[in-house]
Amino acid sequence: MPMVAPERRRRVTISDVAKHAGVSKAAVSKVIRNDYGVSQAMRDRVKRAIDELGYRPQAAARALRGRAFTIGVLMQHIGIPFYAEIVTGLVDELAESEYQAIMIQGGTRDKTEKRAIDALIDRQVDGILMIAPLAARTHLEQVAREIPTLVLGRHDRSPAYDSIVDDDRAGSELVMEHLIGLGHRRIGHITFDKEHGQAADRTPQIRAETYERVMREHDLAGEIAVATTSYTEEGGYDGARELLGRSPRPTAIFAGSDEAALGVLAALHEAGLSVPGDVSVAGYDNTKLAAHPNIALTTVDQDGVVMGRTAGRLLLERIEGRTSAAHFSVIPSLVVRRSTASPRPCPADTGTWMPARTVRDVTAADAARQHG
Amino acid sequence: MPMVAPERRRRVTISDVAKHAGVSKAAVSKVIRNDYGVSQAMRDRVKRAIDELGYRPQAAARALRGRAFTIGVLMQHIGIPFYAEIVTGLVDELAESEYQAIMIQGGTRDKTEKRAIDALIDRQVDGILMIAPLAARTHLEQVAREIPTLVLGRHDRSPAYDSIVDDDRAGSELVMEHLIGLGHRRIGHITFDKEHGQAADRTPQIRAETYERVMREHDLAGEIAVATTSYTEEGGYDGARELLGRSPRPTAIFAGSDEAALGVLAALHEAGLSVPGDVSVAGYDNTKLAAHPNIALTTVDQDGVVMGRTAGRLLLERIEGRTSAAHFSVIPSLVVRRSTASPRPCPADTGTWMPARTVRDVTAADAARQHG
DNA sequence: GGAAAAATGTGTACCGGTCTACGACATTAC
DNA sequence: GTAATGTCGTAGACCGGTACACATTTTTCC
Repeated sequence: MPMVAPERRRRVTISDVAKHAGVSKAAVSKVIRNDYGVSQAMRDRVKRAIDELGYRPQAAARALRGRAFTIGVLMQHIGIPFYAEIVTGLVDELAESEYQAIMIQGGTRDKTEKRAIDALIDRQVDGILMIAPLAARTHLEQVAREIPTLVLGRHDRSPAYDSIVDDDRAGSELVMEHLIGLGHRRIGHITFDKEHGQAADRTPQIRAETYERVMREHDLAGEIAVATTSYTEEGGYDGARELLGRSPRPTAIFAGSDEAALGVLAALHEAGLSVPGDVSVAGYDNTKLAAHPNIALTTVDQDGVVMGRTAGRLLLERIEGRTSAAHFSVIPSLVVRRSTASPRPCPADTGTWMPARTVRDVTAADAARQHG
Repeated sequence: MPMVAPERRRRVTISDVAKHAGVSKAAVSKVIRNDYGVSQAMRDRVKRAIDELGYRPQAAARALRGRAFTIGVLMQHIGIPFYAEIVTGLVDELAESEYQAIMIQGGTRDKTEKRAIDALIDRQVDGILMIAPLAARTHLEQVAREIPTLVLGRHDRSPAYDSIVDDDRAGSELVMEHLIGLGHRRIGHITFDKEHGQAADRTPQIRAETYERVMREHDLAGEIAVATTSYTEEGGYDGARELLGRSPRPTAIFAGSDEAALGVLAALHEAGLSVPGDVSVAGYDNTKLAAHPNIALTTVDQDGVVMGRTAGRLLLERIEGRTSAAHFSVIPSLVVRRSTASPRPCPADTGTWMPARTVRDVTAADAARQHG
């Protein structure tokens, strides 16, 4: 038998405001929604009443009739820094409007994601931003039929929903041209397939395809070495061990994601190999960790904030009634840090071999400055 | 003038189910809510109709009359790994129930946080979990009068709301005893005050007080050195530079948070000091970065998952009617990694001085193994 | 000056659920 | 046999907004 809860003050409703201002509910509603057909006098009067009573409309009630003024954001997990950037952009874009962004975790299984999507629909959100969802395209289209939907980070565009995607082809080219430009020839790549991860998407394939294409374009078909694990730290670790097992070992590794690159660094570290002295490492995504001086990972930056802003704008447009699908492809940029450098001609060249030096190995210039 | 949206299929409602099953709305509602007064036959019949039509109740409509089956989670920013852990625990706990967790970003300013809290209230959430909110205690109490509230990560408990907090006293003691046990005497600390950060909370004070107390208990009052900056990477960087400016410089730094510790590492790195060779570093929070081999930070682990689970349980209890306040204090544990070690007797001892070596400096044992 | 048009305010049905009150019927008590 | 009790199902008010239909007033235009 539940105890009696402490007196919860009843909320101020639209009727309270109407009574207090001496007008009808309908009039108050019009003022709130900036509808046509209210005199300035009425507007002032109602606004004053709203202020005096501290009235805020109840989203649930509004949702029942029309808009909930809510944008739902679906993501696998809230701890992913890149997703946080997207949300920052979205929130920024929505700040001007009356809309609010709410986030929901879909987890890494189809079932949990479906529950999360349903939860958003049941809560009558006005639009859904799905960040790298797992669901099959047909399911996404079905959702989009019910609610304005924007899918971010998937390459399978559809006329049923808007999409924003990183140009992974361009980004991967940037990495590869950078590495090859530095003089690398034996470049390994770490990718993943559906068995090992969650993607219902072609992102890893595109990155891997581009890797292979660029290798071939530079007559390096013979040096192609791909480890298929996953885009996680663990996957990177395993993949690196696989690639390092080859002889001769690669002088550079292009990991398909920063997370994987972290695993690569860990594996190299464990193997007593220096970065970039022995092996150069590049990632993809420019996560926050990649920027830390102790990591200093060369990587591809997708401007998550811009993506989030764009997503917000497109969703609001859809809510306003746009029916044609919009598809954005965002051009990424390369961020060069200390994890990549020219391969050293011969391991013995650098004088005394230092065991277990890491990412932050000094460059020649650094050393000169410090010793000088 | 908005274009006509494509035919959006009307949602299945409770009336549809009732009609399809040939019973009243009320009966369907009873079945859904497992209410008293339905025969088994009725239950089966309605359930079949629900399945056949694929009906799901609309949260907005339910919210208007009673429960929204939604728990709102307020956090400054979704990218913070520790918060992600908490959410994981919460979601886990709610998985069994009908409740759904939704996250909302409060940002780092009072005004934006207030807007976020209001947004949750307006959406009729049944309970709010506030993670390290900025708002004044009186404001939190006011919110708690309207909605079951749990505040996580703040030490100012109140009879109006439940709270869960890390035992920062115990955690700080763990760090200090560890450092002192290793032989450190000149231990610096980085803290922050309200001017520099966002906390309306005493966490930094408690950590700083404990630092000072333990120092005094070991007759190290003369060695106390505190830099007051902020719990951010930048704050850690600035604080470290301040502490390193002293002469003699500290042999260990206890940063009040992992984020700050990262800044400390960056500063040491820049100064060409090795970790832990020249300076040991400890953080607090055991973030994911801290565990990475290239960082390997000794830190204090608060079990975020357990905190989240507990939060979920307590909120559900509150929703069920509990009126007495519950306050949990979670005992943290120390995670020792490679960023702390005994101070070396004399800097000249280690042979050739290597500039710019980092966190991952080899320990004596490591070196022996690699050279041997 | 009078009709048409525009502006303004109100009444009220409705959204999709919940929940109380109540009626019909079956069962038990005396 | 009748009253009391219990079980099951339904009708309908209600939550707090929105928006359509309509009445009333004001303005515009010839």
